Amino acid sequence: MKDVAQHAGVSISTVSYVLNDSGPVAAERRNRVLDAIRVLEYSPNESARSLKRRTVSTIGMVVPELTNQFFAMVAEGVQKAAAARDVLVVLVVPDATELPEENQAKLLRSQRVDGVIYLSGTGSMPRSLFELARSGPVVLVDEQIPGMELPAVVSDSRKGAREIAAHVLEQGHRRLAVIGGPPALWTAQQRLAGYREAFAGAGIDPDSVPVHVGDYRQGSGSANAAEIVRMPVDERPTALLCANDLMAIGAMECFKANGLRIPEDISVVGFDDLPISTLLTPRLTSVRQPAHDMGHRAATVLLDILEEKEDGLMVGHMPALIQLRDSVCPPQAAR
Amino acid sequence: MKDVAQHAGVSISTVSYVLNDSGPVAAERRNRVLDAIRVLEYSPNESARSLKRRTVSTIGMVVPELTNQFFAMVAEGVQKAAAARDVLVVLVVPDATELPEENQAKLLRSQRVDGVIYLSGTGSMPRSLFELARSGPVVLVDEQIPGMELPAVVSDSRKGAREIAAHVLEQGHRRLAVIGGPPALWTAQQRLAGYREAFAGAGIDPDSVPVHVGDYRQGSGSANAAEIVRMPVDERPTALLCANDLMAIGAMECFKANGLRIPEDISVVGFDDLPISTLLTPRLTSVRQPAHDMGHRAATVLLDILEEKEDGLMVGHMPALIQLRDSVCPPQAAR
DNA sequence: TTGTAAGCGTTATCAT
DNA sequence: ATGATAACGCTTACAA
Repeated sequence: MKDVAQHAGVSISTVSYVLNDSGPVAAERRNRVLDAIRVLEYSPNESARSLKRRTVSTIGMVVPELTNQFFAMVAEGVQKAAAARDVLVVLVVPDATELPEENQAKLLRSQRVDGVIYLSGTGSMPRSLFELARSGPVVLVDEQIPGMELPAVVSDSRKGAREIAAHVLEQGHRRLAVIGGPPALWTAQQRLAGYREAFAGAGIDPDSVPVHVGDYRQGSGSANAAEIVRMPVDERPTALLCANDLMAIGAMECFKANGLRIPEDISVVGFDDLPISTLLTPRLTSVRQPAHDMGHRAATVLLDILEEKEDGLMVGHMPALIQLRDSVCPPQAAR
Repeated sequence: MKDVAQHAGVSISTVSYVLNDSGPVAAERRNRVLDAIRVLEYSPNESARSLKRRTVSTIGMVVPELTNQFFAMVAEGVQKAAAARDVLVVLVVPDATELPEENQAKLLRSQRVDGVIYLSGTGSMPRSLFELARSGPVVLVDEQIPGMELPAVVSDSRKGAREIAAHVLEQGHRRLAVIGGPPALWTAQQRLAGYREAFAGAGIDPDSVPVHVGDYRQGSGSANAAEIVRMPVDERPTALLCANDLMAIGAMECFKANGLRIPEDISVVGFDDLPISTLLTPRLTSVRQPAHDMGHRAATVLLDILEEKEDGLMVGHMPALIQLRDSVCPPQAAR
């Protein structure tokens, strides 16, 4: 920067002024500076800037795993929104096999990131989230923690769940089962609540529908489906509601492996509408969450909070849209 | 830090010494400092550190898109390796609709990252890469640029391609076609070369096999497959080699939509072995690249270069393993 | 409109 | 073994 000033024959602060146009500077001198910058290929040292400004123009994004396309889509949305505002996104994938994620809080405290986008996804206890939120702004995606009022961007899971369940019921199914997500997760609760509303609306006692508890992973879909396969045909549900696509995929695999036809023998629906769900045979009926937009929105909210444009106490709602495909059909007469 | 020094009754430099154990300090005073740190929940300001040290303990990772699971897996590997060495990973997803990615070079020059992991993936001209490499260390993943000797971590695509083609030929196929990747990409060239070696080895003139040019995306798989579908049955290939899974998936969709059975009417193989490939019907025969390990390795190489443990002029090779599944069978007699 | 100078929180050199 | 103190590269009063 000193070099630039020298090269342009101005003082160092003038350079700073043109860089941030934070001060008045004569057009002619401004150009001289701009030239010098170009010639010297000068680029400000961001560490020094950060030190002075006390902010790093960087946010953290914690996701349970990137190979889950839902998270990948959210991540892309976050990165897009951040990039548009010249903010960097650092990827944090908490190592399950590791100690407290109090690490992330330290990350925040050490000023390496100004704030955090948090996708709890598969698990993670509010405990550590509390630590995190104490150290700086946090916005949640597709999650809400009852006790603490954290800004969040969520989709209307409950409504989506209600609608997809209603769709299944409309096909005439009466013997159902659900594979739910981790009971501690808000989304899992919402989806279950949505299903139950639909059951009640169709005159079915919600408590009469068995709920298998899953963990949102494919393996738990298969495992729970295996139990269903073992049931006598005339007790076996004719339709299975899975709280996410991954579990639905696991369940479908298990059913196929055991000779059950989908949807003839058992209809299956998921939730999330992962891109891969349309590649399955049959294509999975699911509920689409606008993952990319949710990420985009969350980043925007976080950045607004950081710029104090927002007070940070709201939750953004986005639609969750049912996608009709061919993994559902009316129940067939027993064979 | 001043507070910590005060609280511990020592000088500020003593605190620094214990923080980095960069100087001698009496056991008893060290403990006093450690205590103070705990009590005050002190965490060093990394911007100040970076300013002084002239490095930021952060690397950039540019990937074309995260929704491609191959990239997602690499990314996870990178992040793991970096985290193990207390290094942050910033995610860069070049916006295709945007100007030059000279931006990334600026990122490096502005000292917001110490180095970059680069996955060219779908495209990107060496031109800009050159800019990048001029500004700091860059390591490539699953790519090599002939002109410039950049460190890289690649898998043995050529061998993998040769083997999967050989497998197809062993089934008795003689009328083949391939859908290749972007001709400018090294991986695309390698895979094609591998196929051709196998053809030659089986007594087939490599030049007699039609090569459709794709772009590694699903859409180009379908589009090229559509051409194949239009051919008269007795000229139509009985097996199709796709240079990656995404295109294979596109092709399969197209074939199915047009009533061709896989593999009876046409065998299909891919490359990458994405997790989803095992969910397709039929399950796709493919070549697995150790994506996670490649990412891990690449990050390790980059960090070693940054610590000057490596001279940065080598390429790491990893195996590419063929995964036999059911999208291939011997050619059927014409119907 | 422009320049001078005082920090920002660390690290590291040099006396002590 | 410990403590002043001068950078590191930038921003921003404040003075000119």
